[in-house]
Amino acid sequence: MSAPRRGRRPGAPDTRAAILAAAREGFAASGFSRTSVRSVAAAAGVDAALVHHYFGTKDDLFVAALALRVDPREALLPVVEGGLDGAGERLLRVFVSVWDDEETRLPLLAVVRGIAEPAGQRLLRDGVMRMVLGPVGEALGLDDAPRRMTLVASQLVGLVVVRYLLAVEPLASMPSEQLVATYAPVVQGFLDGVLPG
Amino acid sequence: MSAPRRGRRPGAPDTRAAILAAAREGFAASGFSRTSVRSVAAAAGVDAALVHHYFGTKDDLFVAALALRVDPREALLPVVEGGLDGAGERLLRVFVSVWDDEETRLPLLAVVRGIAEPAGQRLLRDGVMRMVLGPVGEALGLDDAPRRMTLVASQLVGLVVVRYLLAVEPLASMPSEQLVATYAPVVQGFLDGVLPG
DNA sequence: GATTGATTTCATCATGCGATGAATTGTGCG
DNA sequence: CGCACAATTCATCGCATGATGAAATCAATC
Repeated sequence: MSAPRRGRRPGAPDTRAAILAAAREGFAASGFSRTSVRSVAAAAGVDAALVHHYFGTKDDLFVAALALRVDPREALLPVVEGGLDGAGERLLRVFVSVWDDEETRLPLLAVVRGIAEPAGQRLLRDGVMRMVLGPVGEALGLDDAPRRMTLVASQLVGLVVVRYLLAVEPLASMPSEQLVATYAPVVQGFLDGVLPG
Repeated sequence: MSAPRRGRRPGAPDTRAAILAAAREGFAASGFSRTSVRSVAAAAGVDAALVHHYFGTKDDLFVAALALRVDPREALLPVVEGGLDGAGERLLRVFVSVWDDEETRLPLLAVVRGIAEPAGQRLLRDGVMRMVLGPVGEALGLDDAPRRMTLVASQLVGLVVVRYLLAVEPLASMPSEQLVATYAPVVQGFLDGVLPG
């Protein structure tokens, strides 16, 4: 019951990292607007002002919490390098491996949780869709690339929402191998199948 | 510039309906938590207290705004009655027709926008998934119905998010016929195709 | 024409939010 | 030791929110 005194703490606790971790969990669990600076501070066992002291505004904290050390373009390189054959399966493999790693899942969840907020929508539409999936479609040399990649995106978005965000069973607990095997044909069909119209 | 005086207004304006319409648009456009009672009141050209007077708490207003006159179970009857053959296409047809009608789209969008909020997640998982899609799978007599219906759900969720929520082109403007033709085979495959594992 | 009740706004409360600036306590360096 | 600086909390501001109760205005009934 040591009442938290004022001033600097004894020892060398990495409070900054603690705040960052708490922010990551909060944003991943509740999204941006429903995660308050105060709640992050509480989870880190710290006063709210300290969060601002380290990270500035709440937006700054958010982008700090988002920082992944995985460049999506780089991670997707093997997908496009292998050519169109089997691209669906390779894409899904990369996708699932990233999402099943907690380290990367938390920031991604935070982004996806912003799906209902204006800024989050822009991030998803312009950032993820246009700057990540778009180039993949171009690099694969697809005809009607925008349409095909949007279809692929809809498939992946559905997977993310149902498996990782809503956690609906049995999809949430399905082993990744089975997941890849289930979705790969569909994605491949969107990539090189015949499109109606 | 008639400063809104106090007291009852002249004429017989259906203010209650105006509030309800404003609420529907607000909730559909911004979701529950980001739509304030005050903003609804402003959109209806009315004081915030009046909203409470007519509808009680904000939660009450939300459920009032959600009331659809379409019972999902009923709308899905033709899907299950036709048997497994072509069920994917029929399901998609019902789905798209409901979502392309503005009357029904607004409430549905409001629900989907709650995808990031705890209460909304429960509604989607337990309400939509379990009470709507679940029975369809059972009625179709699917083997491994939970798995198949969850896969179908992931496909439909992805479609909803990309087309109606994020409005990513060219999916957002794709004619419904083309949409059905594109997705029907995939849904049908989830329903009666061979599942790995 | 007076009364009653429905409709509408005003004033206000309590709460939680993001943010800032001052004050306090510890660490490390000379 | 003493001094500068970093780390930390406290007190507070301004704002928006959901909600309530009283007052004012209009319509309808007797």
